Amino acid sequence: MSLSRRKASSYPWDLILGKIITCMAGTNNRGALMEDWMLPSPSPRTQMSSFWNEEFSCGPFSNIFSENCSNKTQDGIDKTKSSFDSSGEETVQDTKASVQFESNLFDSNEKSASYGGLAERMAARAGFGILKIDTSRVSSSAPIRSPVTIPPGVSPRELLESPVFLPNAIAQPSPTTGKLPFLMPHNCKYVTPSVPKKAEDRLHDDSAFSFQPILRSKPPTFLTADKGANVVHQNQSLANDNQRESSLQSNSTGTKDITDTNLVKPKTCDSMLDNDHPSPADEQEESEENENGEYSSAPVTAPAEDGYNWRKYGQKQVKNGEHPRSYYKCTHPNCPVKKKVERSHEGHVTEIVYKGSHSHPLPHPNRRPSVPFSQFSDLQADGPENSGSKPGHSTATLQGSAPNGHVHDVHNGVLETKQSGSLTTTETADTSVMESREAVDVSSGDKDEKATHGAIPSTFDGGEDETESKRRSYYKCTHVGCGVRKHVERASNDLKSVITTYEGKHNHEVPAAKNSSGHPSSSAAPQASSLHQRPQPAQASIAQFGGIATYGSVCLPPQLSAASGGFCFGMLPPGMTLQIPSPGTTMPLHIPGHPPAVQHYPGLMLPRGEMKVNHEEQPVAARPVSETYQQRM
DNA sequence: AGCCTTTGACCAGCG
DNA sequence: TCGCTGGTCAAAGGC
Repeated sequence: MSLSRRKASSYPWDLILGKIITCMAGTNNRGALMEDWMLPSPSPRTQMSSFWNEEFSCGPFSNIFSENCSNKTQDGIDKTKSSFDSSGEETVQDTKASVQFESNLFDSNEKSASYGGLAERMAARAGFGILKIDTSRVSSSAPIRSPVTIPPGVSPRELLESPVFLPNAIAQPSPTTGKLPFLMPHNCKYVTPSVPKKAEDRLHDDSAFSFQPILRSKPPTFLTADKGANVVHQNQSLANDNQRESSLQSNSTGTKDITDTNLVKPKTCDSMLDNDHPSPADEQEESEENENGEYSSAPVTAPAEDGYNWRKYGQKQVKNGEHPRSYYKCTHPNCPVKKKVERSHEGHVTEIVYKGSHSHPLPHPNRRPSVPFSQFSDLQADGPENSGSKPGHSTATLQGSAPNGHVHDVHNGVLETKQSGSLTTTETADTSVMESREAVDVSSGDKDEKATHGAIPSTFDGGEDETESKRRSYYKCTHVGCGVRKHVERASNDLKSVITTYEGKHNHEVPAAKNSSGHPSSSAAPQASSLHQRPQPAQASIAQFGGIATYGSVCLPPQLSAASGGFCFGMLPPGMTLQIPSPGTTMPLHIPGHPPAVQHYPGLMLPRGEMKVNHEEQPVAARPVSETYQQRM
């Protein structure tokens, strides 16, 4: 695959921070702080630079912080592409203190092609080059602990603006969403929503969490419809998605039939958002897997998986509807958002439709709706735009287990997608929720029929494929041995419309869950049996921290963070596995091409207890990592 | 006590 | 106008 993966075994986290910081320093005069921060460890730059050039001197972050930095976007992109071209299969795994990469078996050509296209597009959109990381020089023996690298094509900004964070993008401005400036007065929060203590303990015991690489998924086909959208936030979130796409690996355009469409489980990717998701997340949504590996109807989780608090206010068996439909309202005061969820008798979510946009930031994971909104209101300093307050209309539909081939209908601003054995999501207008949960990406592509099978993986990793009118992203659940794939397709010209399709069934339980706090839903599926294996703590995906499949969040060290106003950033790129030797481990980051002075920093703070892996419970609690970033202005 | 789900009834839109 | 349907309300009860 990518060069970056060649030596993942032990390279320092040299990536992003350097660049980010550089920009920050340039704009904010925080260079000194950074230096304090810097570790004596070998410069990551050296290690990385071989492949990656210095072209990223001003990356996405610079854009974020200021316009001062010029971008060398195109160059970066080109190089990124080239790197991909040369990529091959690789599997790198470092058991401790290192990022793990699993080999992607994607066709390099396809990847490069699609990837490059995306990268370029993204770069154009974002105005920055794609970050490249060269890990080849990093030796496994390097004394660096907990190194993290960013795969080629992934820029810090992408990381921050990961679709996973879409909800935030809408609701709460934060570095991760790209909505907010990176400066945050208060430290970002890492707390994942409702993570059970067990999980936490386990995590601690393991002292590590990881991002697992994702295999390339087969290219399913979707139909997308666009709908006018109303909210600016939506656009942002979409943009984020687009950026994220660059990091994704593209896949071939071939069609594929999928036979294992048994379950449609939206997992939360909020488990994933990215639903998902994620959800999400994504909203990745709403169904959860119980220990058996079966998804419980998890009604409990469904509403909450997107990170927002929902209240069910009705249920109805719609005519001609295979499944009962439940109606949920966002419990946040004055929030107009509603969603409809259809679940199969087995508790699988077959369709989710979101309507409206949240007028508030993503609630704190640990808080109940009753918590004064004021706490969050400040986050929306800029008003509606930042907060996504405008209650525009948006709808997202997540469908699964449709009997036959896909049928996509767009009407009344609602796009519906149906695919047999698949779960799809459709969004129009503001759909922060869905996106967040599902870590939705834009997808494009042909409308050839490609069967999909549904399940909503907690973590996905993927690639992209883009066509003129549509962009499609492919994700694969990062859980070891799990074959669930997710495809996200979005019309290029209308990013507000998103269709997410899940293929396959998770063979594992949902990474994180929030069940504990929630009320058990009546429709909850039976507890799982032993069929599914629990993820190993060490292998726990970041997705498990909040339903984010492929990204992980990182934060600057407290010192720097505080100095920068609580700047917290970072999402691990897709396909990466991060292992944390111990909570609170500092990981140097390096961004190739960054000025030596700011080349690497002690890096990421992975606070103990902040990032948790929950293998025990349902993902209800699972929320996008972004959720953990609360900004306090 | 608060919040949520459940569930039957009610309301509104549409043909 | 009526009936159908989807969506919402609100009381009751559970956690």
